[in-house]
Amino acid sequence: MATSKKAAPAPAAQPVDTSYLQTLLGYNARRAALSIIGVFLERLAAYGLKPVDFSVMSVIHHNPGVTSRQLCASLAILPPNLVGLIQSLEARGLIERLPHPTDGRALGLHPTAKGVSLMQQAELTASELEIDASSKLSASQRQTLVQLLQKIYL
Amino acid sequence: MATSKKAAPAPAAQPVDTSYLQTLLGYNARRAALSIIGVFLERLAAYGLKPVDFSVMSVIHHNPGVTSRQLCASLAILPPNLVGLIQSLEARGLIERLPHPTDGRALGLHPTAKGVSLMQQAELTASELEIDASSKLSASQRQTLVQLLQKIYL
DNA sequence: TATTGTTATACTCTATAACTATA
DNA sequence: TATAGTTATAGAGTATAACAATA
Repeated sequence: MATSKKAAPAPAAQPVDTSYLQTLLGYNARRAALSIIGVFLERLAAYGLKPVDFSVMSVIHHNPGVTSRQLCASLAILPPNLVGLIQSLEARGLIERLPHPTDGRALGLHPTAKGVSLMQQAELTASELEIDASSKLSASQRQTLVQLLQKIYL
Repeated sequence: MATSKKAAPAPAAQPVDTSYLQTLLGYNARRAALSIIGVFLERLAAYGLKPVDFSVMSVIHHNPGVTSRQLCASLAILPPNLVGLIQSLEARGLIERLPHPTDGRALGLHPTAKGVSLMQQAELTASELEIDASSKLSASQRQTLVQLLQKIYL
């Protein structure tokens, strides 16, 4: 039921011209990001971390005592949307909230030993996964790509 | 009230270290995409087009008679989520659905004269906007970036 | 039996307004 | 008065299941 006719590889049947969209940086950046995120979701599911959870934990991991407000500013997350994430991470015993040394309104976010241990593994997994998700790129191409992307949003 | 102390530029107050995240391709691609999309939303609002609407219209514009199924496959949109978009574009008089020449189940999507006219302008605006949104990049850097991104998702 | 287009629906993500307590 | 954290809630985006018409 798929061995006669001409010789179409497998799915095919979509000779749609997307050449204009492919000239757009925004289109390409979004498609590439979604492609990598797809692999990320698979491999990091073992840690119970989605991309946002991972980003939040990573910043806390490398910035013990950081406040929610700082997290929001550095990751472009709106404060109301961070609340649930923080509560979830705290409930899992990955972080703890301690009084801020100088600002009585704020709370410092600290990784627990369990959180540090998890993130050490998770970050290794993430770094590996990215190479697999961009296997058509050489190491230097990957480095160039990162530098060019940062020129856009930083 | 901001002229004493040391000499902090303006907002500051966020010495958060995100150097690890900045090594990740997925993180950088997502941040860059969101940055460009932000500008896109501003400039294309005049046409009543959001990024998805624009992509759909662009594919129809360059592929008159394309089917919904082909659109979904080429833009990674799920069929149920395309229905509303198509209906909206048709209601605005930008496209029309005609019987498919060979497949009685399908409908061919065609741009109206109004749709063609709109997209000619919209695509010019989009191409200009992308240059502004990546003004720190040279033309050749922009070209390199597009090529590298396509190696990830294509 | 498989596929196109569709409906209904649920889940997630993102955004805005407003409150409290501290500064 | 302004800011950190929070609550409630609305809106947009994304996901699966299932159906009618046609292949």
